[in-house]
Amino acid sequence: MPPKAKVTIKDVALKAGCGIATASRVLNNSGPTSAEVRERVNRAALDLGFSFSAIGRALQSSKSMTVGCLVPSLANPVFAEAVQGVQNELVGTNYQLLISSSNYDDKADDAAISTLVSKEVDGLIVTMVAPERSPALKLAHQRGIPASLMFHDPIKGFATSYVDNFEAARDVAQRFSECGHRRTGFLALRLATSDRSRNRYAGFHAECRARGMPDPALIELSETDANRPEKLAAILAAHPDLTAIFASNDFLAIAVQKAARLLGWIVPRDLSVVGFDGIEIGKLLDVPLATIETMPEKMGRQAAKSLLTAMQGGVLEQLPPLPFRFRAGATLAAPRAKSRDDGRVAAQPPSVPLIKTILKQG
Amino acid sequence: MPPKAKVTIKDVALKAGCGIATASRVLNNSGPTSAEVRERVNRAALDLGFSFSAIGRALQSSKSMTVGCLVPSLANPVFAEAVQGVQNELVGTNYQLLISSSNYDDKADDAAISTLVSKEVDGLIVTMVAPERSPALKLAHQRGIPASLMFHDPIKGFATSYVDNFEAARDVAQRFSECGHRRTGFLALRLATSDRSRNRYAGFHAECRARGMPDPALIELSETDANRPEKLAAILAAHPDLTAIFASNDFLAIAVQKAARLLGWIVPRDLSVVGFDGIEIGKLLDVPLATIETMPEKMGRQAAKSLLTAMQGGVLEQLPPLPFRFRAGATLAAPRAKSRDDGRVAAQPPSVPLIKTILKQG
DNA sequence: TTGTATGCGTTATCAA
DNA sequence: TTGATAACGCATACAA
Repeated sequence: MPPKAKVTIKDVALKAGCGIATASRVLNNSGPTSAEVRERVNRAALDLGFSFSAIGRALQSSKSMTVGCLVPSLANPVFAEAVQGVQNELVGTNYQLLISSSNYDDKADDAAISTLVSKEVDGLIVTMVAPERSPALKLAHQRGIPASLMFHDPIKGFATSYVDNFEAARDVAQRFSECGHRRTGFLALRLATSDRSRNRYAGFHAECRARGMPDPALIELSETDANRPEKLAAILAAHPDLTAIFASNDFLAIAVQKAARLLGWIVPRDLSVVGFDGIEIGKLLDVPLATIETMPEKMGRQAAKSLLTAMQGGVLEQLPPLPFRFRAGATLAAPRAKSRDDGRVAAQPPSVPLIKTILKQG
Repeated sequence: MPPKAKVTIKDVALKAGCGIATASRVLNNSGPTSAEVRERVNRAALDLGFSFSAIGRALQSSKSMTVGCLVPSLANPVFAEAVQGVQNELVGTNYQLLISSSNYDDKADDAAISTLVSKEVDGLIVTMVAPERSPALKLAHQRGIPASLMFHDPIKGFATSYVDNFEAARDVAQRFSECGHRRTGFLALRLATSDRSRNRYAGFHAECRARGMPDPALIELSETDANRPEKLAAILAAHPDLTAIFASNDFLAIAVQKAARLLGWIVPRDLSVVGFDGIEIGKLLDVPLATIETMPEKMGRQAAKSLLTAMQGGVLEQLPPLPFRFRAGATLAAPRAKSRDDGRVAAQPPSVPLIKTILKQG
């Protein structure tokens, strides 16, 4: 015989032969109870396989014990790790994670926040296209729902867990400069929907200027082209003067290496590349990737930690940004002394069909 | 002046000067309402910034409009993508995703399911260490909560979205055999907590036998060693007879390439490697990775799709496994004709300190 | 067409 | 020490 679909505290009280208030007191260890009724209630609960309904509780206590989390996409390992960090920090508390993703869509962001709010989350942890322009987020804030941001630069009213993208990018420019690079490029994916990329570009640009280098070439890649090394190769070929590329994430940086190979260029001899994020695989590559190491998991943890204190009535305080670290790699070296045109192609000439493809696409 | 922390339908009714039932009818388009009261209610709702409380609704309708999802870890991109697939399929429905992860822990798995059930999720999508041995999952099933599994082989009572790991692994063995490999190894991470790895090993082992090859060497790597190429190199060095390695995921396969490089071995000349999963980066490598391509996102989508029909009263039906596909790559080739001892090391002799390190650790 | 009253599962108040 | 009852926000049966 299958157990009842729903067994409530009422059933327990009935079976134990007591009032529901008593049953509640026993099961919650709240308030005085006699040993004998305790025995009966516990055994009834066990027999019936009772467990509290979080919904009933939420309604009565007006605490859902739920944290809402919004990220652009879990397909991006950086966000996935951050969410895992949040989750790791939430383990042991009684909070559950309600997740949403927007696929980098502004409207979807706002709708997602609204939904989370209507689910009465006790707190929010979000990364969105434009948190400062989200009516739903503002509403949540007015409603007194504590929120902490991930990956964004600090905004008043919210605590933010982030890495200083501007500074990190300046660091890269500095490394390039110290190696003797002058003409550089910045490669990114979704400049319009990622303040992270924009900040990296800004920092990179600023430091290039500060060092008297020419402004970096800004190269924005479409989502689909990111998976087409030939396309990227064509783009690189169109920028023959660049000696170093700063890619806004490690995946792009690896794609640049591939594209360079297609062109017969050797990294770092013919082109230096530095990535961002510091994914583990970068270390395992034939030519280990130079990159900025960040700590997405810690970022999630920190966001969750601040939020937890805020939800317990504490104040949401802004912590300093998480550290980043330049990871040295074999993809960064001094540019060739002479003009790049001579000798480079000779190293490993690209096949004729490839060149045709490039010309057709470029 | 900040808006009320909570504005309920009662507030709306009051402001609109009508009963709450009427307000409910207007806001839900359920039941007859006069144009005039509709106007008043809508305007009141707008003014007050009213939105329904999902909790009140859930309590009344006994539908939480929430799907519980449990995976071992979001730090594994395969699971993260699958969850994103679930999410993608849920967009447009009114279901929200309640997420949990267990970090590959049996007990945590069970606890997580219990929590999700007490949150009264309307359905479950899970990947766990041992679904067939989870009391909480069984209880959920008895309670009539539809559940669909991801990544596991089918279990009675649940619909499963999966790829046939056994068959895929047989495919790899076949490729090895056709290339002329005989002594092979299977490299995996968490054999005890991953039926996926176990199934891959089983299929690989079975096909090796069927083809008269020696049984593959089973190499299990600890979590930490996976990030230590020197350690892996030492292990490989201890298996000098192997000519091909089947790694249970692409990350490990790439680590094998790194380890081989440390030993001065050239892939695929001295060692062939095939991975599993088919991550995008594999294509971009200097030596593109041969691997089994799978579709985690589709897996999540399929799991969500079945669950949705089940939650709408349909029956949870078992679909055939998702397809896999062998992706050719430059890491697989015929083994060297002669005994591997001669010539191999000469190609690129490992440094003396490295050899010392290996001997120390090995 | 509208409003009142009830119940969903829980906790808290208060009287017994 | 116990139990009846109100309240949480909502939808609905039913009465008006």
